[in-house]
Amino acid sequence: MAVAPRKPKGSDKGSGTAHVITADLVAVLVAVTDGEPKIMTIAKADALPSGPFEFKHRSLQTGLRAWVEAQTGHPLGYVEQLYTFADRGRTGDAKSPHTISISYLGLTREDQVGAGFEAHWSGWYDYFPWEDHRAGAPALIAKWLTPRLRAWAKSAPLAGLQRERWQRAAITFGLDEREWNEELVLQRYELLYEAALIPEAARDGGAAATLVPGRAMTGDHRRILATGIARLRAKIKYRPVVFELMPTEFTLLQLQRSVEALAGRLVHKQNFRRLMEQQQLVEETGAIAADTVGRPAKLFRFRHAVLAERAIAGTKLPLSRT
Amino acid sequence: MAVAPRKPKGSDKGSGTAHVITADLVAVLVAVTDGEPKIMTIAKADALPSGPFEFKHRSLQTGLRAWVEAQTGHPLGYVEQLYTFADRGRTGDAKSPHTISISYLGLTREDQVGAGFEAHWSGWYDYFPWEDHRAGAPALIAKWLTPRLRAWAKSAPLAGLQRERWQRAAITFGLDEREWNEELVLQRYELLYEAALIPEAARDGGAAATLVPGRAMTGDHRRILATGIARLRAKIKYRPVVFELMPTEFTLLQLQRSVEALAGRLVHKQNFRRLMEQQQLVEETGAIAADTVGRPAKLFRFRHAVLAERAIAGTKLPLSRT
DNA sequence: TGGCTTATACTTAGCCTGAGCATAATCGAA
DNA sequence: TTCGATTATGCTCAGGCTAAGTATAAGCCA
Repeated sequence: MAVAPRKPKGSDKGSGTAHVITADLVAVLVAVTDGEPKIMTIAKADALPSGPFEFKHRSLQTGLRAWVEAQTGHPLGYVEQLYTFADRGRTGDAKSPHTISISYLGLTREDQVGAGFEAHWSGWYDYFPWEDHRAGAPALIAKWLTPRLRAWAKSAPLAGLQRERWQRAAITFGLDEREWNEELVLQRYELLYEAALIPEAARDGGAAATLVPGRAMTGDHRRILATGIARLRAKIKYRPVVFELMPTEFTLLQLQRSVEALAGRLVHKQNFRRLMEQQQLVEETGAIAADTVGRPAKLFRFRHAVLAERAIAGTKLPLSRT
Repeated sequence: MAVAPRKPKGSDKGSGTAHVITADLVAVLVAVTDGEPKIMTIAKADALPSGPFEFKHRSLQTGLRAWVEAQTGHPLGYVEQLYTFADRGRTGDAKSPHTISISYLGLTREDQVGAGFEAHWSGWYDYFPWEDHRAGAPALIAKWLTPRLRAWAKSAPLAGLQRERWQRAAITFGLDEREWNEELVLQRYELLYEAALIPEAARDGGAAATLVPGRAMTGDHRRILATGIARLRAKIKYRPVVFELMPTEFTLLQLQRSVEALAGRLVHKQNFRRLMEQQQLVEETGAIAADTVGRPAKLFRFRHAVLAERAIAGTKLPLSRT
């Protein structure tokens, strides 16, 4: 069965029809204000900005920018592609069976949403209350999630599967003395979906979901949001992207608070400053922050030069230099 | 201008038509044999396995698996999504202006390609000869690329732009005393495209490209391959994915050679072993490799348990444990 | 002035990493 | 049989980075 290079020439079992589909562009647009991570939402905070990829759009990003600006009045700055989703049965209403969602992560500063737009900045922990560990592990994990996850694990038919399920839960949620890993946002969401502990699972025809703290969204938007948060939490560790979320001038504490807001956990203050300085990511502006509580802090700005100077790449292999 | 949550209800400037498109699924299927990285190709090594996403496919991955098996007879093992491309003018022939390509990276072991399939395993450095630095920087970089990149930089209209271009070239290709960064595969490819040094640029209507060492591919397949190589080079550093490419039992040197093949650079032998052992990624099988040249080596196997034990995530921030 | 808050400097121990030295096995040719 | 080539494997050492903690400075306000 020799097959033509790219397109099946009407041959093959694939029907000769064009197999056309529609593509939705979805944006996870993030900002941090006063140490709280926010995402841009529409439809009464039930959905992410999104719209179909249309003929007039020159590229996917162009289309995305157009939709976000049309729906929120907010221009899009830094943008990167997240993931392309297409599973049927994960979109809530039985829409066109072949719509794929191409999602993007965008970073900006929070601006007031212009009048006439149905858009809001919503705190991202409203949708993922179990993800905020800045004040320690949230109580709802021990009180609410753990027993239900244990029940879910126990409900598996085989002992092996039971153990497997519990291990997965323990790893993703940091149970049984394990460490919390803030990057596993998507895995946690997917686990809750599988365990039918969130409304999306019930909606998609699974068992009835117990009502869980944390707001749901239209379609698979909360899954996309989880993907975005996970990506951002991973990325702040090896790329200077936080600065996209900061005003031009900021104190080191403000910067730290932003990182903590995204990571969902606290950072060692002194070491954080040392890191910023020795990596030369920031430089003093010479000015001093006013209206502060304690000792006034120096103001810093991002050293854009680093982007040109370095082509940073983490190495975890003993690569030889010779 | 209030906008409806997800779909513009026929309102808005977007036309009321359905904006249907077609989606191609493209696979970068990698194997390593005898220390050489290979990719599965079809069409006389000119294209990657690919085919349209069809109604009958339950998900994108399902569709991809179906196409790869149909075209190459090779089953797909480990798979992860790479990127979704849609730029017009980058696909060679002016195909349907709205085809998007959803690309995946797959890892397997090289099997003989079944008879009757137009599929081959091709060395990936045939397509990217400048990427193999295992025997030092390839001569073609100094002799061939550097002068042309310098010329390209010089050809910019403004002095500032000239400097910018050269800096980009120097960073991506490790010129001017800079270190070679093996992860910048895509950036290098895109730079060569922009500088019109590869056939794809000429084909897409740019200036006539000087013939460059390195084989081109159909459409934007070489770009997709570059994306795959880059992803894999990054990933082997923080996830134990190399093992997907290894036979069940292997010596540490074989493992090292595979890593080097992918990374395109050499690794410090003793440190590599130390890393493998202290991370407990492998365990001895008890057997000893036969038919070797020097002192016989112990055989190892991958410790699958690590996948369950750890939820590894690199940390480059001073996250507090308290 | 003392207490509160935040900023900033410095120290220390442990771990990881790059790099190199030394020794062990095995084979084949001199 | 010995030497040389080749690969395997063990070990050391210095430098750098990291987590964590101590100490001090500089404001505000009661």
